[in-house]
Amino acid sequence: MADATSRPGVAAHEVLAAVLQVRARSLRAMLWQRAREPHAGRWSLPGGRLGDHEDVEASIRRQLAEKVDVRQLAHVEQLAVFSAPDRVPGPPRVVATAFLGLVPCDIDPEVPEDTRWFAVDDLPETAFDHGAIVLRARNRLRAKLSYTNLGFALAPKEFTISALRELYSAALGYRVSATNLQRVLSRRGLLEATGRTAPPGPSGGRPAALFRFTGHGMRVTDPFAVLRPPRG
Amino acid sequence: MADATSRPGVAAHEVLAAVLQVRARSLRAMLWQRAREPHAGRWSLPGGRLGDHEDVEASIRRQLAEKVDVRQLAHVEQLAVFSAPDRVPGPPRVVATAFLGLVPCDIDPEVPEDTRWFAVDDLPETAFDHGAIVLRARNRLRAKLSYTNLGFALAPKEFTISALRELYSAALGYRVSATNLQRVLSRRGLLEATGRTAPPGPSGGRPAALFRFTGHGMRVTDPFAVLRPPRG
DNA sequence: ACAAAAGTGTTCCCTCTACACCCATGC
DNA sequence: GCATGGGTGTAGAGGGAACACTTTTGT
Repeated sequence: MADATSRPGVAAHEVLAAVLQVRARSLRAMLWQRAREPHAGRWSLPGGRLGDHEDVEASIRRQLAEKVDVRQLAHVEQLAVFSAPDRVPGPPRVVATAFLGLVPCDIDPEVPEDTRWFAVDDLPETAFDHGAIVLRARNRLRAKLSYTNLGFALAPKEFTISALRELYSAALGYRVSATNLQRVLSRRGLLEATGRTAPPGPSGGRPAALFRFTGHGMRVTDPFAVLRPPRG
Repeated sequence: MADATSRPGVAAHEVLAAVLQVRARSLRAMLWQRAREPHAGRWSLPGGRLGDHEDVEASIRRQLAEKVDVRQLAHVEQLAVFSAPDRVPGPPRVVATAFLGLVPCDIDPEVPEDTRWFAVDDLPETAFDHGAIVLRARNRLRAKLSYTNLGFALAPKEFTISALRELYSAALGYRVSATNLQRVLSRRGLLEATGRTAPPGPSGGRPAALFRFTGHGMRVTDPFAVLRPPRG
């Protein structure tokens, strides 16, 4: 056991990403199936070892580029460090920095043969602690949909309000009212009408107006519910 | 450069904590002065190398025990990973998991000779990226004071509303109204009257009632401002 | 009586929800 | 005309901010 990593304070460092996307009315995560032991056959998150000359965010973006075109990643943010000593059989011991990644619902990335999308609420048997990481990612997304403009990262460039409603409902896990969704996002200045409309379906109905998000970086739109600073 | 840590994906891992406390109407962070190069003389965060048989949270609690009695730490939570390749001169390369730690304002921990408290808004020259970590900690605290019960971690066991007001004002950086603070926290069921009162000051005034927080783990009290699930 | 500090009552405002109603299209 | 889906108007509830007012003490 004279492995270099057995020296105190030294560990292998990996980066992992729970990449989420809404498809077919459900929130899905990208997983690939391990070919080798340990945990052969189980499904795991994309990622890999941290490179010597990159920070963790650059690393996860680089490694995801092998699975998904980086331009398709609308948002990436750190989730947490997972560091239980036995989370991965060693040596070396492996510490992971986990990320949340979001992909708009209108793009269908070409993924490798061993990679598939699974509904977050119906995950297969996952490797190591990857199932817990996906749940953390889901919870973070749900929270931020409410007080930031993060919806832009799940939506296509242009969309109807009902399409956006489907999106939010799938991500949040409960029915969202189209009426109030439009009003809340409009009041916050996040939505912008394109002026164009989408054709109605075969059974008729008024054609839906197309909207887009006004900005594409994450912004906090509802900074504090209470204890606001005094006006003046 | 045949250092073991130069192998791809292997790095030294340290844990650091921005330990915050309100003292004398300002939010302060605990720093110690480096004796050795690099950055000798600069002020840095407590922490150290991750041990082989502990996760990052156990590690930071263990290492803080050398500076502060662990029982005095009312709250500890992960902030983020700091991993710029050159954040600390190497080799070995050092990746840090940063924490936020909170100490109630009524205890005055015995700290080592090289350790002092500094106002967060007036930090001395800090080592490495530790200044940025303290700012992240301050921002996290400010956000969570608004939508969680995290005030309990800054407050003494029992307190008057005006004392609590001072606390929140110092932590948030702006004047908070005692009237509304009491109402908000009471409505959320976070405050509990002890039935006892504090004696008035030398210039008179009505004696203040003493309160305590009803719980001591962090709870989210204002989960989402908008897009709530439908009732029913 | 007066000043000082604590606590309460009241009003206003803003935001989100719910639901009824109107609009534009296909058949 | 009528069904279908899109969009708006409006009333209601809730929570927080602001501020006046009352309560309780010391001098």
